[in-house]
Amino acid sequence: MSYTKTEENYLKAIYGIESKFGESVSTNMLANKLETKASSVTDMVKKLAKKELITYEKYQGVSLTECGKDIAINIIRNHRIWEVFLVEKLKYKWDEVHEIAEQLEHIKSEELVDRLDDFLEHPSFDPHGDPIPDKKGNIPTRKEAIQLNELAIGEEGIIVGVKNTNNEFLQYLEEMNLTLGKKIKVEKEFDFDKSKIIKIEKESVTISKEVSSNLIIEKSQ
Amino acid sequence: MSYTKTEENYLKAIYGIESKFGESVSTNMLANKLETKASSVTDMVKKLAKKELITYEKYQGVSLTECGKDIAINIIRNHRIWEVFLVEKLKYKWDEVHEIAEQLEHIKSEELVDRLDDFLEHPSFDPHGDPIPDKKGNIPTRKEAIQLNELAIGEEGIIVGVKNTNNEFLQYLEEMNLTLGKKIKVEKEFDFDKSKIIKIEKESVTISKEVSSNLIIEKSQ
DNA sequence: TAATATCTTTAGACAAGTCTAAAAATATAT
DNA sequence: ATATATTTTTAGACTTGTCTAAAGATATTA
Repeated sequence: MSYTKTEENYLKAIYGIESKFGESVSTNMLANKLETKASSVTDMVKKLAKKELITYEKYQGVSLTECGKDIAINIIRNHRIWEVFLVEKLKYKWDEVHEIAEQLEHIKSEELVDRLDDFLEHPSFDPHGDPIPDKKGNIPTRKEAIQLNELAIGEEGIIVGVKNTNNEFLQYLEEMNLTLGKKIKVEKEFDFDKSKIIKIEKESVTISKEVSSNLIIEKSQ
Repeated sequence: MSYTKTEENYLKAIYGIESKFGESVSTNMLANKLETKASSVTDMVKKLAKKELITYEKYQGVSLTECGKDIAINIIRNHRIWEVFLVEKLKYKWDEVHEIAEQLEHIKSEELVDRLDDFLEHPSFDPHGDPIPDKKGNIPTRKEAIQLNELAIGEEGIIVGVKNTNNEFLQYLEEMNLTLGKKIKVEKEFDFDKSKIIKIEKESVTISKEVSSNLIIEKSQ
């Protein structure tokens, strides 16, 4: 069975909202995420429910069935593997690859992404630090990955991911040199606005609470 | 300006027929090539004419404008570069890549294929031996590429392409070991059906006129 | 050149996905 | 608990690309 790009995007969006806010995704949330109208969502949601990819009760929102979840995870797998390819092989910056991967993730071929995965030597995390599900849908975890704002003064860690993949945010990080794999140390914290001074490659920079709560850190030791 | 997958496929099909049979492509020929109905073709052809990608007069067939031709060539460029990637990097066989490349060729990104082209070190020919247009639409030529059936008895050459990219044909070639880059020599020809005996890697095989007229050979010396 | 065959276009319909506007259900506030 | 606001659904319409069936051109053949 094969699904349309649109169906796949709905499933992916539902999966994303579910894993952020728990089950039962509302029509409006979906409309928001997919940049469409609530009425369109209602239509599509009925269609997906008929195909048993989601459960749907009028006015009660939707949630993925096992089958729907498998499909969503697979699309995410495709997306992230393509992102690795674009960054590692085609030398894109990590903040340039999202839109292209949005297209590539829908290419219909059982084999293609598996071969790409071989070619890339089975990466576990994408260039944003997000985990890449394996073929069976298992999602790798990281030991002790926490948000930067949970790091106490004096503690160190390595940037391994970002929570917010918004383009402007990624460009800000690029600008500030806060890129994946960099080692950082918390030097000071200002109570009044929760901003922090951190050390990165011998330089000290100040970042807002907004920023520190969106950076994922792998704590050193 | 960006075009739909369907529009791009029509342009590509028109280009393909034009370069095989000359200008003025008939509705039926297009319907045939695109595996659709003549009435659908008429509809789409009107749309493309309105966008000035083709010229169209009722009952007189169509032909590409300069602009339409540029787009068609660009799609072909995309297709062939992706094929090189699939074969060289992902280790597909040359007869397995067509359908996937049909999808990949429509990915919308100015930059993507150029970067891929860099990554692949600017190949001039795809795995089927077809020339890859450059970014400006220039199509590389080969010196002395001829059809195998134009080769006289005793002459030698290297297989550099196929005219017919039909899947069954490609699989037949694979089976017979008549793959790209192989050196062959014409040993004998049977007048009554124009079949030939050729030598390839110390083996002698018989091929029909059908086959020898669809193999492109680069003549030795 | 008249009759027939083939090709092409038109007219009207359909499916997918979207939209607006209005109605129905649910949630919130006084 | 009633009024108000918000969310969700329905109804009907639009677009893209397709189709069938029938009508209109063009080509072929006698």
